[in-house]
Amino acid sequence: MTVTLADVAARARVSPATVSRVLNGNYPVAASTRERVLRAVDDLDYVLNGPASSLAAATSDLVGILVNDIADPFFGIMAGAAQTQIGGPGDGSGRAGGEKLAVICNTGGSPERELTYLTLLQRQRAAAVVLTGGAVEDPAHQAAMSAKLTKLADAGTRIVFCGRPPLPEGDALVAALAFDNRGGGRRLAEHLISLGHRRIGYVAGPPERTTTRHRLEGHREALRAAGLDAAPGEADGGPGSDDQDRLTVHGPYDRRSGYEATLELLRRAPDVTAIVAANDTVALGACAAVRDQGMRIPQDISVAGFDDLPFSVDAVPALTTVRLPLFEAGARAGRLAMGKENPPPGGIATIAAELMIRGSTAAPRG
Amino acid sequence: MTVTLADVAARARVSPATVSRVLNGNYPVAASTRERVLRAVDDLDYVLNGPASSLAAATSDLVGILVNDIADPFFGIMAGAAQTQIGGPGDGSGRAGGEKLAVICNTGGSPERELTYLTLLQRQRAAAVVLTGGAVEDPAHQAAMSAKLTKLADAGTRIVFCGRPPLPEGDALVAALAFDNRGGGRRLAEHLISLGHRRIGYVAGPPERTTTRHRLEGHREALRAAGLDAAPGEADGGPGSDDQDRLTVHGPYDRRSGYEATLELLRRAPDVTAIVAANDTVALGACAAVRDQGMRIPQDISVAGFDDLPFSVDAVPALTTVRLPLFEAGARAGRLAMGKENPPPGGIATIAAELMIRGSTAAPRG
DNA sequence: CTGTTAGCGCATTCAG
DNA sequence: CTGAATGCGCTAACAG
Repeated sequence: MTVTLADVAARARVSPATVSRVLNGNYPVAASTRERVLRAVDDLDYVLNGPASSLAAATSDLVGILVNDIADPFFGIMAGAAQTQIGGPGDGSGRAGGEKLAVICNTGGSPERELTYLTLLQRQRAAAVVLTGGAVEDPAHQAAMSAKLTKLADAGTRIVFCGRPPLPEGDALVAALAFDNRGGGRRLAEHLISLGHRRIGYVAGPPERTTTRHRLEGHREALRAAGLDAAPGEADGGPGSDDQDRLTVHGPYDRRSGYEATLELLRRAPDVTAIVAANDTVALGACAAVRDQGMRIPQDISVAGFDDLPFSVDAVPALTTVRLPLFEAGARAGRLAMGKENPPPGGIATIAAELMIRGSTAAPRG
Repeated sequence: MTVTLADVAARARVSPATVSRVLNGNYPVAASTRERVLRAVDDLDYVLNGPASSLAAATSDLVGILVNDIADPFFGIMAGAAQTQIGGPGDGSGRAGGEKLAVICNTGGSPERELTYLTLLQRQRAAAVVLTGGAVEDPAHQAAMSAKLTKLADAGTRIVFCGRPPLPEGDALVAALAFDNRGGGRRLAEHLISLGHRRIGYVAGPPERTTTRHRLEGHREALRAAGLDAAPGEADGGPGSDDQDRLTVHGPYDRRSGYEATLELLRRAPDVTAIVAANDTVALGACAAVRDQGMRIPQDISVAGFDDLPFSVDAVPALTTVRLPLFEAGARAGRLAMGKENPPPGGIATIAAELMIRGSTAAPRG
């Protein structure tokens, strides 16, 4: 019923090995022979059996891209960019040739799913795995991840981090592209401080994620440097002082969280003059909440985001945010996964975050 | 080096066949034996060899989800929803068990890539394929798709369309979930007409896509019903009359296209009082263009979108649009792909599109 | 440059 | 309920 390599060989009057060689193209074959084989392939409408070939070769052409939330363009952009470097034609060849099958796996932010996908990919003997976005900092999970990744790497799977800091133990086996979340958070806070803001609310992401922590740390660094980390009246000023904690609300990275956290913030501290959101999506929710409270942006209150997603420039007023080169980073991760590009020195590269000052931030009223 | 089923068998003191049976769980095995095997699996940290098992069983646990543009939440939401029904744990089992590997493939809207991904998936003997979003209407491509899908179906791959109309030839082998784009487009135009708009610009998507055509057809249906399809002064009134063509600009489904097309529309017909965009992303660009021309929304000009993506409600003013139940549709497609749900009668279900009237549309000035 | 020979690791018959 | 034997379709040495 189903046509095999042997059938093609018979029709082309060559040995199966030869057919395999022209198909994989990694071995010299006479042009005329190749022609004949290719014709037979077309005539018979032959499609390679992936599992069989992976079994024999002990490696597959699958590349996995893990994302936390594919409905979020933050991940969509990176994943799409990575795929441009990995899968599909672009190699120019019309026929499906030496392409890898780049494949996106949506973990939904769940550590267990992340591990499960890794196992599934390991089962498939994936050629490479790209992990995008912040990691969960639970020690048990980190250990499990580290063990799993080591095993994958040992089996020949290339591992690339994109927008995620390297593992604490620093496996030498991965190439990591890390965003400068801390620096971005710091510069954004500095911008607000320089405008004259003194009471700044912060809508943070889930506490256990590296992205959340780094952005928040950068934010507080700037506050501390400006002497704004102590509550008015007290002077302890330790990092994470009570007042700063009161000005910070954690929640998921979504619009709704931004909305609710902002209401909460406004309730807790009606004197805030600016709100920094964990990312642009959250910032959108924050803007809605601010407006629903009858306040104007930026006259009554400034709002800022992080990531500079495409819609941020279209917000009204346009959102001040920190731009992350998501597409470029994703593409580079894809190239690293393909071995088209050498890993950065030390295995880790930090990707700059650029402050984008737009209409949603201004000097505080009064 | 790498541990195989035989190793597990040896350690559990059973035959390889028995190990295979407990792993696949589709055959009676004594509880005590199962215990022993499972322990051996854990002890040895055994991971099934996917290719080997797929080769032997002539089917794999891969499910492909094809999308046109994964950076667009329209697709991200559907794909993510489908994955919740297919991959990862949720089956409750902690260990990676009977899960399928749900995998998203980004075609970038290119017909060739679509075909290539299908071939790649065919190679892998995918268990199912979900195709999302509008199709390209080029006859040659449609024929190629039809042929390819038939072959996949013959090989036992389940085919599901999600947000895409069934193929013209109507292969009985696919289940299709089609959005009511035409009805949505019609109701949106009716809404504007009832507000009093007579000159309505339309920023359409790429002309060759079904989604574009259906939305536009619905739009024009409503115009025609209201007697608005003829140019002022002439009376031929045939469908697609010159005037309507002048009020329509095609472009890709992105923000920039919305921006530029709107400028063009405003130049061609300064008297338009409303602009309908092909989707919400395009509408955002349209809003920006309108504002950059110094006009207010909706006082000077109304703007509407399509899809009701999460950010649309946060636009200022909130965007009038047509809501598509993307998550629900994606989840249902996932279930169909898994065979968890029966296909709709006739193989095709039409999914309703709901008009969402918000602040970006109002009666025209004057 | 091309053919021959062996498995790759597992799911299945079929016996027991 | 369990074990032994067979082959899935292909690639990778190794010869020629």
